Amino acid sequence: MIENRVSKNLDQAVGQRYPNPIHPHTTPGKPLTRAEPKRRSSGRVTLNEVAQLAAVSPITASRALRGERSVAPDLVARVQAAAAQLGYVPDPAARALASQRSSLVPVLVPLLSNALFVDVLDAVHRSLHPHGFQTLIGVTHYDPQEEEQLLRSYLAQRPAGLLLTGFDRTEAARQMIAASGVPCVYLMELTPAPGVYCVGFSQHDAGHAITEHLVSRGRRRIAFAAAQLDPRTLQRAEGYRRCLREHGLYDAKLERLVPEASSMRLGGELFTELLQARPDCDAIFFNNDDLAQGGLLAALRLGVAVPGQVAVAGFNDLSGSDQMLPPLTTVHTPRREIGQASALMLLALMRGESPQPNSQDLGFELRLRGSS
Amino acid sequence: MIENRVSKNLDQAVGQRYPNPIHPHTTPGKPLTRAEPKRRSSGRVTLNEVAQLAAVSPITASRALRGERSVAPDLVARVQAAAAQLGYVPDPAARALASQRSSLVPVLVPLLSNALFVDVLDAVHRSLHPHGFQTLIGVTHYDPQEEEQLLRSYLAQRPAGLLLTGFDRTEAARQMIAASGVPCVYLMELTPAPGVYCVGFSQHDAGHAITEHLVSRGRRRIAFAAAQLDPRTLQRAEGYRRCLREHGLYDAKLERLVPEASSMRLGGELFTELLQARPDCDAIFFNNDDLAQGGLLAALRLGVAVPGQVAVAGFNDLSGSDQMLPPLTTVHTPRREIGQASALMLLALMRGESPQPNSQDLGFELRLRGSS
DNA sequence: CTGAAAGCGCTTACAG
DNA sequence: CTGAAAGCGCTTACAG
Repeated sequence: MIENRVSKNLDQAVGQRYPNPIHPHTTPGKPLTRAEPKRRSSGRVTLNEVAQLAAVSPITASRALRGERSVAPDLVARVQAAAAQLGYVPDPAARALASQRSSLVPVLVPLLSNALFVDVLDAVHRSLHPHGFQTLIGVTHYDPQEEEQLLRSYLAQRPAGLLLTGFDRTEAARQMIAASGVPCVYLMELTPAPGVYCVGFSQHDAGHAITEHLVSRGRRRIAFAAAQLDPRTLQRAEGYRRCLREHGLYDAKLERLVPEASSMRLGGELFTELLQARPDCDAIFFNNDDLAQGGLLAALRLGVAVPGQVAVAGFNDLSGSDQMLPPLTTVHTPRREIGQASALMLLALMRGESPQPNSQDLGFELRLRGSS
Repeated sequence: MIENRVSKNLDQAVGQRYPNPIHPHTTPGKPLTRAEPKRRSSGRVTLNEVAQLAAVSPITASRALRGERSVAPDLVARVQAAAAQLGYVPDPAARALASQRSSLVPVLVPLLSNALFVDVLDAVHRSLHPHGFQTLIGVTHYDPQEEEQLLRSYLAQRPAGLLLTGFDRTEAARQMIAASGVPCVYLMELTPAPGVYCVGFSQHDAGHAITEHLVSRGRRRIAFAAAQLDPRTLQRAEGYRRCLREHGLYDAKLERLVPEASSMRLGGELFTELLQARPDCDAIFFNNDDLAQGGLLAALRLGVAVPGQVAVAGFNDLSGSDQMLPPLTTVHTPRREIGQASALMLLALMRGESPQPNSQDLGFELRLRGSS
């Protein structure tokens, strides 16, 4: 029934065709400079054709399709029906060129081999795609220079918005972002800086909290093992240090900070080395779950009792941590929530709103399991 | 020194300015219809400005910058110097609109929670980005309908190329791809169909090979445990079946095919249930390493000897499998290689070449470790 | 090897 | 609430 009605409307519309000739240079009465007009038609349905079928001007069709207010409801319906009938799909390139804004949203993350960022990306993508935005993934490999390069090429695309990880970047990158005027939300960390939009949690407090937990369980010689050494890792290290200093337990010789990439293998090596160098060590806080999982497996291999001899804690609550033997105590970080909340915040910014608060602390949760 | 030379050239160039006025409607002698010309300048450096500085026409500047042959070497140098001096960055939207081709390359994968696809994406991205192409990631969640939707929206962007996972899609999707004329390479699987470009390996043969290995180790009641049940999983199941039938060992009751998502937890459950239902089972081939890892941890928890009582094999050789207790025997799949090779093949197609062979079999490798 | 003209398919900025 | 004109910044198709 509804379809019938629409068809009728369209028929009427066609009957009272919009008078403006779409191709003025092909109008019979107007002589052409050359024999034939140059055509480069891509065969795609254009806004003009939709407007013609709906018997309105192209601008009205454009406004109707974009849901801009101040278009008469019946015209909107006519345009939408015409678009549907012709299978019209707007050309993003033409739209970007005319409006100086594309529908691209670059998301820059350090790497994809950490499930943490994959979860963030997935959540961002799910939140943005229904609103017509395309997520562009950029991988910086924790290198500010590489991020600057990526930013340069992505900014050239006139992105609708920008999602960046953390606050550690080159001065040039900072200036490019500011100069572009593109709305931007920062992920994973928080900052007291006013007017900066960010979604994350306090890495420092999380590092402090899990260490405090180990202390509360009676552990006294608590080691810290970390890889990669990115800014957030170092913030967690600071939380660990502050906690142990508060208890008079800090011992710099129990720290293992290695710059290489995080992995289960590396976690096993760090565990082995640590217990060899410091047999009195009674707990290890691994900065990421993959390290901790490797540590637990090494303990199994070496016959070291966990948590009997040494307690083990991880960070992020990655897949499989609850399946370990014993299950891994860790800090659950809200990465899907960060992805979604940052996307919503960016959506608001892209609509020209000023979302409040500008800094969203999504917290973290201790997952206390058998390993501590 | 070189910079000096370039500067001189530029100075000369500026001295003999390209005669064509860039903004004819602002030429003093020409009266304007309205008081002021309508300007919507984005503040960005345009090709016109580069051409003006280099004292050539915009088309020549365009050709020089794109490295098109048939531009005099000295002009190319002048244009490049001018572009560098002005910090010119081409506008992708304008380029896409004029040329009917963007620099976007959508890559559609089933999901991001499997490290397999993350590795493929990462390799694709690394291979494409240096050539100026932007990788657009699309997640289909193993749903052909969802893939069709994504394809529709990505095709509207006039992508330069397309990378798709497998051959299982809707008829509408197939037609859209064909009608678009966009070069396309298929990932992960192979097909005998002529003229189809694909990079992968035989899922069937890999399933067969790992099963054969278990048989060769004297196993007789070999179970198969799989989740997700996507086409490639089912091809591996067929390889498993054919192998056991060849040996007269096939027993349908030893198969566990569950549609839910793959995970370590599920692997543990399948392991537990299988050994309970079939205490005589002496080997399990898990269709993915996360399942197998969960199985190994369940064995540890239950006190089931691996490989003493039951051998365990996985698939894909994911991170951590070599760290398990015992280390997991599995099939190493060349996902980074698939990502890179498919990108290279697509690059060739986008240049208009016809890469041979059109079907690239990258094989697989058994990684025989302690669990079998 | 180089250039003048037109056009890609939209939206902005003005008007009414 | 609706429309005519111009323009976004490139490249294609023709010429020479």
